[in-house]
Amino acid sequence: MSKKKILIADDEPDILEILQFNLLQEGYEVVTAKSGDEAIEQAKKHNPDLIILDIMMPGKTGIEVCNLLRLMPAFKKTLIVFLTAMSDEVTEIKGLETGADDYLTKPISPRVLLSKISSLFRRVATDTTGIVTIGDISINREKYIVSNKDTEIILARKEFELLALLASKPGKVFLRNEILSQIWGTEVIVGDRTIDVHIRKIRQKLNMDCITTVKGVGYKFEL
Amino acid sequence: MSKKKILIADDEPDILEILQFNLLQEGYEVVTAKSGDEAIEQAKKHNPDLIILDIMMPGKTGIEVCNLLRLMPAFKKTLIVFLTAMSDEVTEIKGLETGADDYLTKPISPRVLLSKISSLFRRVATDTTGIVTIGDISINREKYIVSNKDTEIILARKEFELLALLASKPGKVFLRNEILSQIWGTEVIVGDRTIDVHIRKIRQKLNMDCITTVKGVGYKFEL
DNA sequence: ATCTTAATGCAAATATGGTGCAATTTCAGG
DNA sequence: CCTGAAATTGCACCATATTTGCATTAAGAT
Repeated sequence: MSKKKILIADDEPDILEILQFNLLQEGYEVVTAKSGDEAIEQAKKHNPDLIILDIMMPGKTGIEVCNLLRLMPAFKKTLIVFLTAMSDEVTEIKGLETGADDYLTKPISPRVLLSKISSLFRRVATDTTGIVTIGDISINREKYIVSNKDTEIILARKEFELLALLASKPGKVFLRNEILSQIWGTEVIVGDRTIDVHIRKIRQKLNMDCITTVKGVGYKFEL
Repeated sequence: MSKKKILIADDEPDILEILQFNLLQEGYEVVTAKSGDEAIEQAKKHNPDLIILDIMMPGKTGIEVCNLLRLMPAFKKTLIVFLTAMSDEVTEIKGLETGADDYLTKPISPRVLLSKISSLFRRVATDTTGIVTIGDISINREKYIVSNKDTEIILARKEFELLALLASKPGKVFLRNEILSQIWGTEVIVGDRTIDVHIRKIRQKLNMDCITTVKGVGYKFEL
């Protein structure tokens, strides 16, 4: 399994740095944000596996950020952990009701942090659903359903497979050859135009430009 | 199938309230108890499908309650989940040995709670009963009977097995291969048309369109 | 500016599942 | 061991969804 990506949002640079240091050392990939708005932005951009949100932040509070994120299908199952200076019961409860998975109180012990995180990952590790979510789009391999913000989109087989392939590695550019061999296999011979046409249909149906053309190279799925 | 009834026993009103709130929201029926003795009383009275027991309670501990309940035939198969503040290995093991089906550690993430609960229900739904219900349709594996809103429908064996397979994972698309190997086995060779014909007969007899064709992929059972 | 590569609209080719009918198998009851 | 109805399987044909290709136009790169 690949590296887990963690987004940390806190307005105090010190905290950010300590957390980042510890997480990096443990082999996680880390993205940071210094405000609630930046956190949302970064979350959308990087699609992290876990989000650590400080509650007290300028602009949006961690709780608000959590609420907003939970409204998006892409973050329905993302792990969210709150960070709070208060060991206040009220805050804790409020946090859990908004759909956070755990909370941490400052000052943070790196060992507690790491152990909580790894236990959270262990907990979700059992979810072996064939569901991929990127931004507002979710692709369910098992149910053969693609949805964009709760709207179900019906894709034909090749279209679905093509989208699923591209979305399996967001950002990666798939060469036309790769696409052909992955979806059509090496046996069948189809022209290059065929790919274009399928891409077009997907774009049409999704009604978003999340598939970017890299001229002379191939296609990639983004944002 | 009717609403699942859940009994929660904890002496902390806050916890009780959070749990109740989340479970109600998810559509469960909830009964509460503030002590071990009350839990037993309520269990007898309401015969819940699942019991959540805090370990540390005045009077009888959750473990004691569990032991007592398990002695009664009525609660031999009832799901019991422990709730504990300690993430203590020993307690955890002790709990499972007394016949609990799972345990939860505080602080509780509503999502983890709900996912554990639904997975427990799923487990007993398939293992114990042999009866599957989806919407108005119920499938009884033991009796080989399918009914739609009290109307019994007679299906031939292959038809029954096919329907039961599809209904075992509503929404999941079963590939033709999967269907063939599950129902016909790998030995026998039957043409693809055979599946179609059976699907047709099921649709005919059920007189509902709950089996969707996913062209080029397979079939799925829905709604 | 020119040459290459991709998007688009249209249309043909193809694959796939539905349907009616019939052959074949299974199996209970005589 | 028969017999006949029910169940299972297969076939051929048809309708349609899907896939593919081809001009033509638009967009990018050198």
